[in-house]
Amino acid sequence: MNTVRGARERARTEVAAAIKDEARRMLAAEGAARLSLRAVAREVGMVSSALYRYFPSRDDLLTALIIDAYDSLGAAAEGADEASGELRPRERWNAVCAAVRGWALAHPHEFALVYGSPVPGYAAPQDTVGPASRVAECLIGVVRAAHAGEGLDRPPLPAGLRAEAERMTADFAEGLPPEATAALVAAWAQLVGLLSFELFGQFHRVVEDRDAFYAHAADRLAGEVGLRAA
Amino acid sequence: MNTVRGARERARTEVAAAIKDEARRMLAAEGAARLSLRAVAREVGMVSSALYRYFPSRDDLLTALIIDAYDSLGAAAEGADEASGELRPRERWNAVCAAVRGWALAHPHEFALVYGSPVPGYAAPQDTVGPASRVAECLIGVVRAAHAGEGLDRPPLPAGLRAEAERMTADFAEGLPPEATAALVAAWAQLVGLLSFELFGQFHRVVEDRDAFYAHAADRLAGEVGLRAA
DNA sequence: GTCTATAGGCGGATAGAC
DNA sequence: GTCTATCCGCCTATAGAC
Repeated sequence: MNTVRGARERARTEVAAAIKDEARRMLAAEGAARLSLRAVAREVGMVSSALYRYFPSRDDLLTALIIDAYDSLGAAAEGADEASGELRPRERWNAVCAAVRGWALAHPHEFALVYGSPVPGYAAPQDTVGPASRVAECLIGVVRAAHAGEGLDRPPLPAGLRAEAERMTADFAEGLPPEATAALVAAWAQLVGLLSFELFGQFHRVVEDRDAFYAHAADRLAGEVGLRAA
Repeated sequence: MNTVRGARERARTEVAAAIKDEARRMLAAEGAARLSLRAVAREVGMVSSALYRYFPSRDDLLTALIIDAYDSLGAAAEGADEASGELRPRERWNAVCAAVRGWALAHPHEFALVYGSPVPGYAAPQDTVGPASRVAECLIGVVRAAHAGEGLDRPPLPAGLRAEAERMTADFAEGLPPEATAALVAAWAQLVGLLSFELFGQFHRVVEDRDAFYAHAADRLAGEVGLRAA
C-alpha cells in the first residue's frame, strides 16, 4: 500500500513537474501576466480542465513557479557559498554575487517573474516568503561569518536610520551590527538593480563588458557592507 | 487655413491624450502585457476600430506611453536639478535622486513600464532612446559640474574595467574621469534597484522607514561616484 | 484523473458604409 | 474619423460522463 501510494504520488508530481516545465517555457514567450492554463495544457498534451486537478487556478500555478524560482536561485547562492567556504568573507561574498548573476543570466524569465514588475491582480501568498529569503539569508551568513572572524569595517549610519537598522537586525539578522544590516539590505537591492538593468535591456549600448562591470560593482558593495578588502 | 489645421490638430492631440490617459489607467489595472486597445476604446467611449486612426497598433500605443513616462521622469529630474542649482553637487545629486523617487512613488505603473520586466513580444523602437536618457543626462550634468568645480574624489577602477570606462566616457559622458562614468552608470542602476524593491513589494516587512533608507543609500552612491561630502 | 461540452466572456485587426 | 459587422482567435472555469 505504501508502494501504491508512493507510485501514485510519484506520477502526480511528475505530471505536475511537466506542467511547470511547460509553464516556464510559456513564461518566456508570453510573460507571467499572460500565462494561460489552456495554452500550457495544449502544449503538454492535456485538456485544459485536467490541469485543474494539479493546480486549482492560474494563480496557484504562478505561485508554484515563483516558489521554484526562489528556491532555484537560493540553491545556486547556497551552493556557491558552500563551495567557497574556505575563502575570506569578501571572496565568499563575491562568489555568491557571481552565482546570483549566473543564475539570473541562465533564467532571465524566472528572474523577471520574481524581481520584475508584479503581476497585476496576483498577490503572492505567504508560502513564497520563506523561499524568497534564501539568498538574503546566504548573504547574511557571509557577513555574520566576517563579523565573527576578521571583523567588519562598520559602514556609517546616520542618526535617522539607527532605530530602523536596529529593528531590521532584530527581525532577521540577529547578531550583526545594525550598520551592516542596513547596508546589506541596500546592497542586495542594488545588486538586483544591476541585474535588472542588464537583463531588461537598459545596458544595451551602454555597458559592454558586463562580467567585469558587475564583478566590480559587487565587490564595491561588499565594501559598503563592511567586508574587509581581500 | 492655419487656424483650421491648428484646430484639427488640436482636436487630434486632445483625443490622443484622452486615449493615453485611459491607457495609463489600464496599465495600473492590467499591466502593460495585457493592455488592450478594445478595453481602452470602450472606456473612452469610442469603438475599437476608431482608435486605429490614432495609434496604428497596440505596440504604438505602448511606445507612446513609454516615451511619455521617460519624459515625465526626465522632467521631474531636470526640474529638481534646476531648483537646486545653487547647492553643492552632492546636494544637487541628492535632490535629483529624491525627485526620481518622488516620481516613481507617484507613478508606480509607469515606473514598472519602463524599468520593470520587458513586455514580451514588444521591442522598443529607436524613438524611446532619447527620452530614456534624460535622467541619466541630468545626473551626468551634476557630476560634470562637480568635476569642473570643487573636483571629484575619483573612485577606484580595476585595470580590467579601464578600457570599458573610457569607451563609456567617450560615448556619452565626454569630459568626465572614466572612473566617475563607470561609477555613475552603476549608481543609476542601483538607485533604480532600490526603487524596484520598494515599489514591487520586496521591502514589505523588511524596510519600514523608506524615506530615510533611500535618502541614505542615494547619498552613499553620491560618494561612490566621487561627489565630495557636503 | 481525464475526457467532452458548454457558459460566458475576452482580444487584434480589417472592410466598407457614412 | 467614426461607425457596424465580421473574421478568427483566445481565455477561465465548471458540469457531468467515463
